[in-house]
Amino acid sequence: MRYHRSDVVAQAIAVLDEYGLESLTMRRLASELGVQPSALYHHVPNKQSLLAAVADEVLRRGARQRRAQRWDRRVVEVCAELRDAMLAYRDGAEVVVTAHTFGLGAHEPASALRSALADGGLPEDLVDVGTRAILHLVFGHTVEEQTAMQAASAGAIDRNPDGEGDFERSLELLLDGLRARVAAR
Amino acid sequence: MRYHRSDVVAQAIAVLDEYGLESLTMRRLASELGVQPSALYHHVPNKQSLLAAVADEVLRRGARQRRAQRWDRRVVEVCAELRDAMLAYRDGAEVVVTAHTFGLGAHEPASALRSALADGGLPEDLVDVGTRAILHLVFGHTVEEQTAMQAASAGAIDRNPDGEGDFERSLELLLDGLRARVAAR
DNA sequence: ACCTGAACACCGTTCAAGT
DNA sequence: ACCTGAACACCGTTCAAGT
Repeated sequence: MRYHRSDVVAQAIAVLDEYGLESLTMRRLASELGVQPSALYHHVPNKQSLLAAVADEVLRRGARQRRAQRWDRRVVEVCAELRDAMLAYRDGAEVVVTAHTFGLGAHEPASALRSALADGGLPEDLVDVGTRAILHLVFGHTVEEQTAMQAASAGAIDRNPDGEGDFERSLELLLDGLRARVAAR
Repeated sequence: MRYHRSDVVAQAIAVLDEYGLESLTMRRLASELGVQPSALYHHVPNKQSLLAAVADEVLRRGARQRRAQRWDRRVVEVCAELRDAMLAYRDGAEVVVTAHTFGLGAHEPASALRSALADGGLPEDLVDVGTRAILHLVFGHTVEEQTAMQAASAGAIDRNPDGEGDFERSLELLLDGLRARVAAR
């Protein structure tokens, strides 16, 4: 029974998806692997960096080929991929957003969006502002959507009927603002 | 030494602001009040609802008179008030955003934005989409800004030089999209 | 009504010792 | 190199008992 870091991360995702983030404890993960809690610290320095690795792996597993040519279609494509990747696992959005907030992992979507906006010919400062605004929209929307979904399936009230439609429409609002500034360049 | 719920909430904000969210534990709060942890449960049903009350009180303390007449200026005014309210206490953004995400408290900004967008003459479904999008932008931006500030003052690297400017510019991007849809109504 | 004291069922992390 | 066993310093919450 010898494990590698990747085994620990994979088992962490399995625990996350089955029991949720609040149950993803170092002790729980250790017992799921048939090992003492202290053994985990040979593969991972602490819980925070384990969660960052989980966030990166969730995004890696959700990666798709990107086909769009036009910069604004490319933005929509990257955002849809990001949303789907986070929704694929229970509490996936929360984990990815938290890792991103603390600057640990989850960097790929930001650089993909940056290069899309740069290809669109936006000035550098607007690339920065736009990238962050788009990420805030996708992260905020997806966390809210996933929380509502999970609350609904736990028997609570459902206030969020159309996740995908709302997502696309709010993204279009922001893209309108960005397109107007490309035209005026 | 008899306390009311409002004393507990006020002391919770004091602990939050001085030591941060990770130190705001029921046990810490109790000892700060000179009381046993179990005593808190006479004033508050659990920690989650205490944090919701903290979020509401943070927003109440940051409330300002709103003067703007034009709907889009009103949106900017409400968003600036919301951002300032959250920035006024350590980890304030995190607390307010978490309460909002779980639908516990922090409802006032959403309804203020809703009525501003409705006054602008936007169709009902766009009022919904727009309100959520604006909130995601403000919340996402402010959490990131506050995290960066606190990381910087703790000695880490600073990547977020212009919080307020970025905030206003990304909000303007979204408002462009909304204004275009008012014009086309 | 409000609080104490004690308990229950947990956490993340460290570290000497084993193989 | 990888893991065990035991410990340290904590958590949120419940509940009988006191005033």
